Amino acid sequence: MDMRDIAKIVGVSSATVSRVINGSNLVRPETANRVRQVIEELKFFPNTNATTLKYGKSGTYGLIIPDITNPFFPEFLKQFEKILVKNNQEMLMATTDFHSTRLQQSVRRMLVRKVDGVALLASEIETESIEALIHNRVPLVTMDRRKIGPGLSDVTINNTSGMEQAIEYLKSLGHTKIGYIGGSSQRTISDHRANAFLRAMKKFELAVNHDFMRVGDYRFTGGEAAMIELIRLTDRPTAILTANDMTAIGALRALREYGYSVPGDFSIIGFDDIELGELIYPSLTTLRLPRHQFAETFFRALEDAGKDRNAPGKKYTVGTSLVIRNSAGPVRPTTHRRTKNGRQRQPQGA
Amino acid sequence: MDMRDIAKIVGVSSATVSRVINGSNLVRPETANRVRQVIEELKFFPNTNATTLKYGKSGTYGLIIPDITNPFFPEFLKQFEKILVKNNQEMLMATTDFHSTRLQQSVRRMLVRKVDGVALLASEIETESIEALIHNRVPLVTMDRRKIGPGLSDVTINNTSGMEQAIEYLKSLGHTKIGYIGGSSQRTISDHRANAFLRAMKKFELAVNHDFMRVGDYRFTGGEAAMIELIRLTDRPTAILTANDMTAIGALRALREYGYSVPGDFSIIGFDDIELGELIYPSLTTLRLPRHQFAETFFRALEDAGKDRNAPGKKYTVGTSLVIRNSAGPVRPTTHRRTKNGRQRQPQGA
DNA sequence: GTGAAAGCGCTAACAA
DNA sequence: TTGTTAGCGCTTTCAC
Repeated sequence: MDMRDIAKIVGVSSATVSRVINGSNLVRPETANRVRQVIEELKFFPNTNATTLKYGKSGTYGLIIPDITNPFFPEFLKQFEKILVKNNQEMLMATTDFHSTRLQQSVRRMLVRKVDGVALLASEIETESIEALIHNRVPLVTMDRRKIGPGLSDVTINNTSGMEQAIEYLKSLGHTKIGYIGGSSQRTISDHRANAFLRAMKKFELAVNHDFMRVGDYRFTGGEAAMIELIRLTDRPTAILTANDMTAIGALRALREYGYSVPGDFSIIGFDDIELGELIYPSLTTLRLPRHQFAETFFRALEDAGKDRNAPGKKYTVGTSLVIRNSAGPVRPTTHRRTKNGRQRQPQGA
Repeated sequence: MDMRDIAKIVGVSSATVSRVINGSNLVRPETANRVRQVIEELKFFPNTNATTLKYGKSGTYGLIIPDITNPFFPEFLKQFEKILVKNNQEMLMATTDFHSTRLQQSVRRMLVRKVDGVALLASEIETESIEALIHNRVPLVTMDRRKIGPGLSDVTINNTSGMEQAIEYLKSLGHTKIGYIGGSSQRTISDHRANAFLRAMKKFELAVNHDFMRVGDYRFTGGEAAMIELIRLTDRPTAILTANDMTAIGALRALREYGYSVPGDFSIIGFDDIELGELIYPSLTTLRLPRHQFAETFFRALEDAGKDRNAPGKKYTVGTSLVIRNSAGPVRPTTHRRTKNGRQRQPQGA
């Protein structure tokens, strides 16, 4: 079933059918109505692949994400899909599970389908994997990678604002020994966040103890493991910031397992503000990365890049802000059950 | 850049290039190598839209889900994508947010892209929405809708086995007053599950109190609200089964808010076995719907239906089983602080 | 207002 | 073993 079939039935040419479908005003209303009626009756849907072929652009944007299991990504996806559908674009999704081979596979899938651009929310990017995109002039927009170039834009996350709010907040609660659980040490997003942490600590004149800086994997299990390392220290932080909420939630579980209370014994602050943070107990104090705005920015970046494929890449920025819930609270002196060198020892019964 | 460009450079015809790309053995190895080399150098990727156009099938399956925010679906998606990629198929995903207009929109997206089949995991299906698929002979596979027909298959969930295990387990723990929080009352999946619950209750000779049967919305908030209704009853159940894990997690939160302990005061059993169930406290006793097998079954159903579009639809079945964690425990007589008619009143200090 | 026809990139039947 | 060519369904220019 194609436009010619419709045309034959109505007694017009396929060109007229095409015009009707595309809302051209060059068709006599009666003709248009007859065409529409037959289309309706036969439940005809035009084949967009033909259009894609003709114009070389598919009306599809690719979305590559590392881990669909982390609620941040479904929440992003939901917003992104909504924006695309509103703009008559299609979405081609791929996940990488943090594997670079999977990333390359995903890029290939995007390339053979001739997507009009790719939003890459994976952090572990080797240049090799994305070369093919750049080479084929497919606009690429990355997440907080902070490198731009021809056909390569970036949505930079301004961690600084949120991180400063978080540190200031913790300081106001009496915390001075503040730790950080990052993503993998190799990854740029993780580095940017860790650096923002270090800068904020400096700004508020707090000493950084590198023993308090640990590495997770952006997942629950990584946060749990890193928190256990921190618990085992003799000198421990009283507050911990994390690279994302799943890491924070893992840390919370480690603390629960070891019999510590939050925020009584330790304060935990996450990053992302996934919905789950509101549902767990204690609810998660976190740095919010506004999801809709984030998705919107990616879309805008893709559109901009698509308009002129020779334009240089651009840098876009979204901010972060502190959302106060119940996983951070005032420091409690009795937290330090064991201390190094006998300093800071607290009375047992107080 | 197309096959002719490659062909020109190598000094062969585009047919030869096509043969090399598709692994035909009718090409002299040296020729093939030269072709491959140029493809590599130029980072050429063939345009699958042309192939799609030529063959009328796109190598793409559609996946329609109601709510990407419910972790069950990302977990399914992950498995499904993996299977598709392994089989050189593409995935076109759409979410409906439980709106029938969004469903119709999604179906349209599938139709214009000429997908080879659609896996529909949405429960709120009006026949109108899917008519276009059936009419256009696009194989459709639904989730536990239990209707089949030409071009319409179903992956039925055998709730019975799991439900019976759950009731038997609760009975062995001393529970006799067992409640159920379903999805929407209008939806078939919800009905199938509720019916399985009723049948299991009967099988184990437990009386059903219809006051204990409530309706949620498959989401956290629905479970929370329904649980609050149950808490407010003067005669209350001691154990509650739910239509899915998110509902159960909402119920857990309601209980925590009202100061009840789980499983001390109430036992809760979920359905799905999402990863989150292991992470929360108390960890969730639930009925497992094996995700990989489920995704695999959908894929098989789509493949089967695609082989012969005139074949009648088939029914596929996946089972469920009880996963025991910590949200269900023995009945505690003192739970019943207030009772109706003075029956079952418990001593205060016991 | 409407129609005829070319061409998007690929593949397979057929020819050589 | 390789090349030629028609055609998948659509849009759009040009002709009428």
